[in-house]
Amino acid sequence: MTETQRSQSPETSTSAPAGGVVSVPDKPALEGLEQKWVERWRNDQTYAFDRTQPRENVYSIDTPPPTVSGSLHVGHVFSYTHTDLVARFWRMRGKTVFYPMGWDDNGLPTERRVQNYFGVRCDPSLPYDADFTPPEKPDPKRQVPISRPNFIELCNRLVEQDEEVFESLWRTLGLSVDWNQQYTTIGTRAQAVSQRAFLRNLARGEAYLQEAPTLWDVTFQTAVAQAELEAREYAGAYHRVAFHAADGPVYIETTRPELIASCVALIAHPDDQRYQALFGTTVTSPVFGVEIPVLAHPAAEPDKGAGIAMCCTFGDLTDVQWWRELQLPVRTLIGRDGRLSRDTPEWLTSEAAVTAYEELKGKTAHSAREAMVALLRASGDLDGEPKPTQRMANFYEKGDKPLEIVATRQWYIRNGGRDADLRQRMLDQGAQIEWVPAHMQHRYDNWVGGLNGDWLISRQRFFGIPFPVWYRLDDQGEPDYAAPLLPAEAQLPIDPSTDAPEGFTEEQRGKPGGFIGDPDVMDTWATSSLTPHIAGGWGADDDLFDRVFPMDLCTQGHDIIRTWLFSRVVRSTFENGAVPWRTAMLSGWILDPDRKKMSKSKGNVVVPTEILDKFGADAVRWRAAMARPGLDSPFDETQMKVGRRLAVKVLNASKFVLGGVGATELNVFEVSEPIDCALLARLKEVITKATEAFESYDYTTALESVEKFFWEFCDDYLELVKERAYDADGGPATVSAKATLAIALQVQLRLLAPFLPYVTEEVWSWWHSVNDGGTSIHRATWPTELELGSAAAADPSSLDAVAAALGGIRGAKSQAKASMRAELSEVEIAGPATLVAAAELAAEDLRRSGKIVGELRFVVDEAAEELRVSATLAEQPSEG
RNA sequence: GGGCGUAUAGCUCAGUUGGUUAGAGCACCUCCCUUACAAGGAGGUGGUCGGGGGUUCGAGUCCCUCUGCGCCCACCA
Repeated sequence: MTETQRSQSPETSTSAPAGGVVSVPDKPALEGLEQKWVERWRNDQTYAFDRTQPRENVYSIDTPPPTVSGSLHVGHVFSYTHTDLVARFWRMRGKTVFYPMGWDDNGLPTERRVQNYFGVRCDPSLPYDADFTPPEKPDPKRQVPISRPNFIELCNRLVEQDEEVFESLWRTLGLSVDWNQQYTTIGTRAQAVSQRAFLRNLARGEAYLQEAPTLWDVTFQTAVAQAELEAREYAGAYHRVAFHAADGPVYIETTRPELIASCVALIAHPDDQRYQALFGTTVTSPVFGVEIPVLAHPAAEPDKGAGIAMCCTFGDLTDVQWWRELQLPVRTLIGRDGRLSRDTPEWLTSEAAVTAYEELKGKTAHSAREAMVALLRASGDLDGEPKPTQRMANFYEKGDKPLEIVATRQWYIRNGGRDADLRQRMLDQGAQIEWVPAHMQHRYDNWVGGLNGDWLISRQRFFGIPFPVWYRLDDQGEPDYAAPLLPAEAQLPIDPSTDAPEGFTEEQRGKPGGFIGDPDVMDTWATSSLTPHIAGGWGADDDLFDRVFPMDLCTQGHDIIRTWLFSRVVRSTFENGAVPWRTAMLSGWILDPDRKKMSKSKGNVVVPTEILDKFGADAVRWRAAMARPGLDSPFDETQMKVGRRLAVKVLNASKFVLGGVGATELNVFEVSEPIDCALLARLKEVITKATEAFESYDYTTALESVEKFFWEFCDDYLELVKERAYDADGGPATVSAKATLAIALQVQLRLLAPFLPYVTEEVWSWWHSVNDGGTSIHRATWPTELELGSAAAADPSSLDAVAAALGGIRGAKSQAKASMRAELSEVEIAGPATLVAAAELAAEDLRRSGKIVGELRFVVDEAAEELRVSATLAEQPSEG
């Protein structure tokens, strides 16, 4: 089903077919609506993207692929709803919406889940076992080692299950995703796109291979990028340690004495008077007696520690800077497993040094530290006792041990971290994006301005996209990293661990004169940085890509500006010379009622399926829509009740208008009564406001204005005209009321449709038979001012005067503690002339809805500023 | 230490370019079992707009300053 043609002249035809069979249920309810409409939307392809449309008719969205190995929480539900609100608005505005859904199933989170779920671990040295079945009962303590292909099979099996669960939740929530447009970050398409983009980066010099000191997680044994760092407090102690100069000891302070054996220099600030005499001389290290130069460098801080630092390769990022800028040697001590080298380092030459190193050999950093302190004590080089301190250390965000720095060979993509011009270019790109809210651009600028290196994209892991690269082996079997062997783009995707490069056979793998495959995989961000390309069919379906890229909107949490958002800017700047989207809308966080971030460990996580079951999708969406972009919002269940009440009210009010009053004709020319015109005039204002708000991504203001109107429509207008609309005589005034009710309801349903897709669709179906026309409210046109016709040209403020008069009448009854049904024998409405005149226009409606059986007087009192109502209750018929 | 955001009723939030007695919803109180809706409806109580200073005829709104809270970045000698 396609519905590409829509009416372009709303004055002559509203988008709703009028006069169809109206069938209103006796007891409308929210229960069952999700199930019913999810199914219908699926079968009708209600949200299918129309790829025949030219770019200008397309609204395309890049939405974050959720990590399927994790669990969804309320924050996800809210922020995906925000995207959906905007998608639904633009769809009703006549765009064909490209709204795909991706699943991030690539990478470490999946590996960890597979390990726990199946009780296995990956051992790449093992051969594939076609008959492997995972253990019946996974034992986390004794994970079964399996081959990489077996491991990946299990990963694929598990993510498929997880993705079904996620899809079902998203459908229930009512996301208007085109489910034909799904992708995964580990799938074939993502592999081909990732590898192709990488090869192009490589060809243009934007990607490069380099052996360099790298932040390294010893638990996961992989390199880690700057964007994945997290600074955390870490307990340590200052150790005051003596190095030995010709004329006495030089004291340094260190929190990492275990690295003394890898010390390559002592460094102080060039202006530091205390160390002037030492610059250019050498000292010897304690315990090991290695001769070490004393050097000057401005990065040394005189007031930190002793003012003179021990530079090791590598203890921290400053060491890396010194090593690079002062051209110091590399003395690697800590290996990839986080332990000190099992071989005695060659620069430890003296017998005493070799003996001492025996105490440290193969130990973890922690144990080596204890051993080293003992050695320092024994040699008398430890001055005083270690002084405990809390310091900040870099951790991998998913890890629990401080990162080490290890020199390894890694792939990088330039991002401006080492190049001022490129950095400026990236900042300029950020300035081209429309940020919602605007201040989120600061986060971007801040991050890009603070980059201290290029983007490290290789990971020493398994479940990821392999680098499409092989290396030739020379006669000695040594790989030639300078001239990698690359596949043609047409061959992609490839796996260098199973595919052989052109001109070689599989038998030559690992043999001198043969080749090896690059063993690494790309980090998951290296793939998700290409989501617009993966979703848009870049390289495989360029016709599609040209219709959706650059995209209109990217939505995400502000916490991943530095990762997902920035990396996509880098990729599409290089590949397409463009920013990947026009607008970036950032969601805030959903906090628990105490304004604390929800987290599993605190046990304050709200499970999305529970609130969906309890309150219904419309109510949950209503609450999500109340959270503005970028603002954190504390979650409170009672707020959901308000949304639920709105949804129920839509059902009941619609039932009354359509069934009770029988107002179904949408003829604007029949609206004649002044108060009816005023209602449409007010509605026209609401349309304008909601439309403008939506256009600037302010869905909350759009909802508020529509919702406010709706309650006034129900509480005041409906009450006011109900008698007139019921009137069996059916004069022009009755016809006017019915037409106004029908038009106002029909417009309001469309205005509410993005927020409450279920109840609005349900009501729409009573009125406009979906079975006959195949018409969904979600493919109807967004209301325009034009369709209300000339009736809406009235002054809407008379509505306020009438509402005030009605309120006064109710107030009088309420204060008299009488029922709203009680009759009034005498009513006087007094106030300024304009308000009195406005109220008087609805005199008959006021009389009937207020049950005024006696006199109704309108009195002008220019001294008054507002309407005042005085009423006298009629004699109540005694109960009997 | 650098940057950003935020502070309005008990709670969650609106307050557009400074303009008359500061708004809404929730909660609370009172009343009404009304034929669309009692998981309703009507009415009402409630705020020296974080503190101080300034500009102005006039400041929740603009400027300065202080404070609280939150987030991002930096900080391993």
